[in-house]
Amino acid sequence: MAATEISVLSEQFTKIKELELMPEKGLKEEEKDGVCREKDHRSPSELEAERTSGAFQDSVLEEEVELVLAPSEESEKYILTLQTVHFTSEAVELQDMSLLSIQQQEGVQVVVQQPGPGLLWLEEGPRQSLQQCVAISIQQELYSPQEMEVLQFHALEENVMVASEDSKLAVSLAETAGLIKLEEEQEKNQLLAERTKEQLFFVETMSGDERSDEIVLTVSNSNVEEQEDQPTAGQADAEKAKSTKNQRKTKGAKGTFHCDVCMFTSSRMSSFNRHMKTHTSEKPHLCHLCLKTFRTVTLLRNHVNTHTGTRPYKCNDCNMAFVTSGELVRHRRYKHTHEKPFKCSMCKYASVEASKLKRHVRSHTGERPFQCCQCSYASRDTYKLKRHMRTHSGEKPYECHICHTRFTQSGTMKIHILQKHGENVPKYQCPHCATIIARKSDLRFLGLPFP
DNA sequence: TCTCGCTAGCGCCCCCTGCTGGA
DNA sequence: TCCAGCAGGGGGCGCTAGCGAGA
Repeated sequence: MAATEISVLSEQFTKIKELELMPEKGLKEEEKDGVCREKDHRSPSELEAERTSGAFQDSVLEEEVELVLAPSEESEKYILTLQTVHFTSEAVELQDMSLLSIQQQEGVQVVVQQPGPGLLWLEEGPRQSLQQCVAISIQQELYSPQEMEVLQFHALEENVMVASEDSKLAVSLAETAGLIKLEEEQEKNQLLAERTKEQLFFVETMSGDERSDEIVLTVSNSNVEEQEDQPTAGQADAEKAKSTKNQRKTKGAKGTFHCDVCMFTSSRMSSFNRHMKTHTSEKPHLCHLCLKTFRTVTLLRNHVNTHTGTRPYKCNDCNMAFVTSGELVRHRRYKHTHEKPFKCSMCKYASVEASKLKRHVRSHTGERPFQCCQCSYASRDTYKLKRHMRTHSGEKPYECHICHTRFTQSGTMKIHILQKHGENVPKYQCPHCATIIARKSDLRFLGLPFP
């Protein structure tokens, strides 16, 4: 469900048509080792450096935070006080669009009564030294995704225009009329007048799905750096790790670094230092689409790609594409090379994945590690247990689209559709009487042997 | 120092199948 | 006999974490 929400969020609230904003900005596609890769002009390190560099912050401050979204050769990076957030189901009620206060704790948290994705717009007011924010909560069921995109985009445009009158923030968006009225500026100030802490939000443009010509704005918060200055639980751990690093590591005679926390060894200091970070909760790289944090830029980039739908690794043998190279390799093994490196020692079974072999081996050993908390049933894998739990909850997630009968399993529903409604191509046919059946085992009902 | 490629692992969902029991 | 419930085995993909090696 969370993944679905994220998907909706990214699809409907964080994408802005690239052609409208950055027609000249595209992705270079490289082909190497039989793998197509799309690459941004800037490296992730450059992005990260730009995001966190003091020079960048200084320039923003000195130039009074100019927001420019129009296509421009200079506008490789757009600076915009925009942040997309998750709405949780508490407190402040929003009716379509309203103003709300922000609880600033490790990023931006917004609370609304009605769960669902929304768009929070944070405006940096240099003269007022306060934040102005506008939350847009559009009921998805009332609008199509396209309509919602237009709604939010127009609302954003109008908000930015209003804001720029007061705070000299210039935003140029598409020439379309706003559709949603804002609440009065006065109310906005009343709600947020007590907020005096200045914050900067950096927006990075990231290319979304190339087929849809979209970009995604990823917002960075200067508070990230501020937070680093203030010891948090994770920071404390990191500091502890740093302070105890010399105690934890021991260098062997052959220049090998040994981790005293685990069995890890490495001949390289850099690898060792990187490893030591795994013993802390330090995750300095924040995804501003879901507020999840990561240890490395690479992990963050991969994660953001899951929001944006960016899949740089394309299969040459089909039209599938993936976020990581590992996914592509695995896909190729499943679909094209049929390489199955993981072989069962007790039978001829072989698998593409180690986890599948592990699951398979349980059918030999009888191991059932996943115990139902409500009965004696135990499963060999997690999903089976989850499926089993439906027998306790009565959940029937699958609905026949014809008669609306609900089923606990998709397979049961498909058989129902075939047997009751005759849809889909029948799978089995009696070789003698040509009777159509849904399952091979149903042959026995015809008095015929089945394999 | 950073990034890429790779592996490992967990989770989710699906399909196909077989057995069972109630209508 | 029909049909839905339920479980077993397995395929395929989504995503994160960690590490070696090279730029």
